[in-house]
Amino acid sequence: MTGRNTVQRTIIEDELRRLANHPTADEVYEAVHAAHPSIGRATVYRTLGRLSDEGAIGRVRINNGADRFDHQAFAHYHVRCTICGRVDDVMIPVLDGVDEAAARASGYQITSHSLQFDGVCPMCRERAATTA
Amino acid sequence: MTGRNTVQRTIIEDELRRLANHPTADEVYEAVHAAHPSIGRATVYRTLGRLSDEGAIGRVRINNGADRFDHQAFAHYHVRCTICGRVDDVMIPVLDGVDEAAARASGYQITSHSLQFDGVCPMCRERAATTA
DNA sequence: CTTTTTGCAAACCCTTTGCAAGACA
DNA sequence: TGTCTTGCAAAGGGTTTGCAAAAAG
Repeated sequence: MTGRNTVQRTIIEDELRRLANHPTADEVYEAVHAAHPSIGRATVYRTLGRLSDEGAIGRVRINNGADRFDHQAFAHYHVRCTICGRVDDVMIPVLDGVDEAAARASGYQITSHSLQFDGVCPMCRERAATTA
Repeated sequence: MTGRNTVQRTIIEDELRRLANHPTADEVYEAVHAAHPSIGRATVYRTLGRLSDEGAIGRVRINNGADRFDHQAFAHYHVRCTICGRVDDVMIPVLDGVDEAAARASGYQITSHSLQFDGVCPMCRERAATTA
C-alpha cells in the first residue's frame, strides 16, 4: 500500500468490491455518499485514481464515456453495450506479439494496448427481438 | 452523400484533408475559423460527426482525450504518444477472428472493436535519450 | 416552400484543482 | 509534528443542445 490508510480509502475500496460490475467513479460516489454523506466527490475520484495507480484496482477507459473501475486488477478486455452502456469482461487471451508488431509498424516504443469491443448485450438483444 | 452539401461542409472536409494528421475537432475548428471567421465551433463538431457517421472520414476515439478525426476512412489502428500526445497510424493487419472470440466469451453480439496502443514516439524517445 | 443546417451562447458531463481544515504516522 | 488526505466549490476540457435566422433542394 502506497498512501495513507484513511477511513475513506477503506470505505471506497469496499464499496467498489461490493458494486463489482465496472461502476463509474460517480456511481461509486453515489453509493459511498449515500452511506457516508460526509465523503465528497473529489475524494472518491482521487482515491479511485490512487488505487488504480497502485495497481490495487483496474481502471477501464471507455471510448467516449466515463472511466470505469474494476475490482479485478489483472489485465483483461472489455465490451460495452452500445444500447444500454453496460460494460462486461471479455475473457479471451491477451493478444500476443501485437505490441511488438505495432512497434515495428509505427516506430514507437509500445508500452501497452487497450482493446475494447462494442456490441449488444444479451438483455438488449432479447429486448430488441421481443419488441420487433 | 447523405446530408446537404453546404459550403461549411466542404470547407471543413477540405481542412481535415489538409491537416492530415489526426487533428481533434477543436484543431479543425481553429484552422477553419482562422480562414473563415464566421464558421462556428458547433458547426465543425456537428459536421465532423456527420461525416464520420456517413463513413466519409474516420473518428478515432482516444482513451482519456479528445476524439480525433482521420481523413482516411478505412479501419486501422492507432498509437498515442504518452508524452506529447501525438497520434499515428499503426498499419498492422486488422485482427482476425477476435470479434467472434469475444462474442463467444461474452455473449454479446459484437459489432466492432478498437485497439489503441500507448507508447513513446521516436521524437520523444530521441529527446529523452539526449536529455538523459 | 419545406427541411436541413448554421451560429451563438448556454448547458452538459466527467474530472481535476486550489485551498484551508483535518487526519495519519 | 510534518505531511498526506479531505471536503468544498469552483474551474477545466471536450462536446452537445435550444433556438431563431439562413441556406439548400
